[in-house]
Amino acid sequence: MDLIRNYFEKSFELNDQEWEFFSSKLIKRDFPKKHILLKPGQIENYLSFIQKGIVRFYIPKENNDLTFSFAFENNFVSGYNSFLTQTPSTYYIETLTETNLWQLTYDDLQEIYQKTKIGNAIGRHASEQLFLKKIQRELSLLSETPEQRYKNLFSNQIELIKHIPLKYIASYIGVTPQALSRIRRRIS
Amino acid sequence: MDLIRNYFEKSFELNDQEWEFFSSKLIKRDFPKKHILLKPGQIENYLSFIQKGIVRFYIPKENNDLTFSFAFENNFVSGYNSFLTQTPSTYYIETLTETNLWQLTYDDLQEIYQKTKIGNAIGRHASEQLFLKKIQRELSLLSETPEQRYKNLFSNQIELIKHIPLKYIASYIGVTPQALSRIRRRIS
DNA sequence: CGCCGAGTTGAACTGAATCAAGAAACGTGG
DNA sequence: CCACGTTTCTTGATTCAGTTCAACTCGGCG
Repeated sequence: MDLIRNYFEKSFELNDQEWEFFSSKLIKRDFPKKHILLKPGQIENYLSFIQKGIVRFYIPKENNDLTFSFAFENNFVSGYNSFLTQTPSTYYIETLTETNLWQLTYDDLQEIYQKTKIGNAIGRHASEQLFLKKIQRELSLLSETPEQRYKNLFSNQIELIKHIPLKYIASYIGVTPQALSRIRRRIS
Repeated sequence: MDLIRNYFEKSFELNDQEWEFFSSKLIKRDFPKKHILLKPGQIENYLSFIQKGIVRFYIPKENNDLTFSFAFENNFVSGYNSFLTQTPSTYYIETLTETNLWQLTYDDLQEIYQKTKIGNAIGRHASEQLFLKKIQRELSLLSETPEQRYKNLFSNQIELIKHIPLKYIASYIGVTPQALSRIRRRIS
């Protein structure tokens, strides 16, 4: 659980009292491989910190579904738009490996917002970070080649990427599995 | 200025008092065509509502610069990440036509957050909307062809698109100007 | 009037999509 | 723990959309 505190303390001053209150709301839950955390139509009730594991975000499609994002260890995962607006999700979130989460419910988060000073700062920070990530992603999709995107993903997440089936990575990068197989061959 | 109130009232209940306070902070400013609103390195000081006009967001590149976004009438425009974090922007914002803006400074917005109930709701709402737009954009770049993206842009903004030089649209869609010229020919 | 940037068009090239088949890895039930 | 069937990955051949380089047209502006 110190992981989470460390994570926050990169961005905030967090005193023991605030941390006590915050962490008292966190519930640890473990999920097996291929477990669906969120389905289209469901309303996301959790903001979760990934202690261990990998999850993917996807939208089902006829042939191959569209994997548009991953989340790794030491990061937050949530159907964030559904969570924020408390409206039905439009996509799936699924574990790819055994996954250990620390979960915070929507109601508990609202309470944290109201009862602590740091709450709102944390919430705003989370939104900002997500937004920044999406801008990065937009620029990557517009200006980089699939090969460059693969290399970047690879150099950022060397170990973790090994556990992700190639076809999901291909989709995330924006090419077919065949194309990624060839990219892989020519850069190795 | 009623435009702005209407815009908000699609999402919120806004009483006269709140509106008075909010609108007292808005300053109208007019800009000519090709005016640079924000440069890399500058810190964005404004959140602006576009009464009339079109602006583009871009990053300069060797040959052709990378136009990654537009904003149209009746919408907000801002170097939003720079604005939120009060750190230097990484991109340009430029007017493409004569543009009339209602501007709100960072400090005034902070005051609105503190002094009105509705302030935080508006701020959160803005973040959420931006985030949702970026997810849409991500899915569009991953799953649609340039031709489909062009058609969508075209059907959403028929009139406005006429005023945007083809080469900027091409960049936004993710192809060269030559390719967009051919796409245009084959669908008309 | 002449220049310059923007758009169009052509030709050759390239990287990815598609279709198809085979190899490897994985999971499940006996 | 092996055997089988399914899924995932690889490889090949073909097709296609977009890139690149280049030349030409058009319209606006000094």
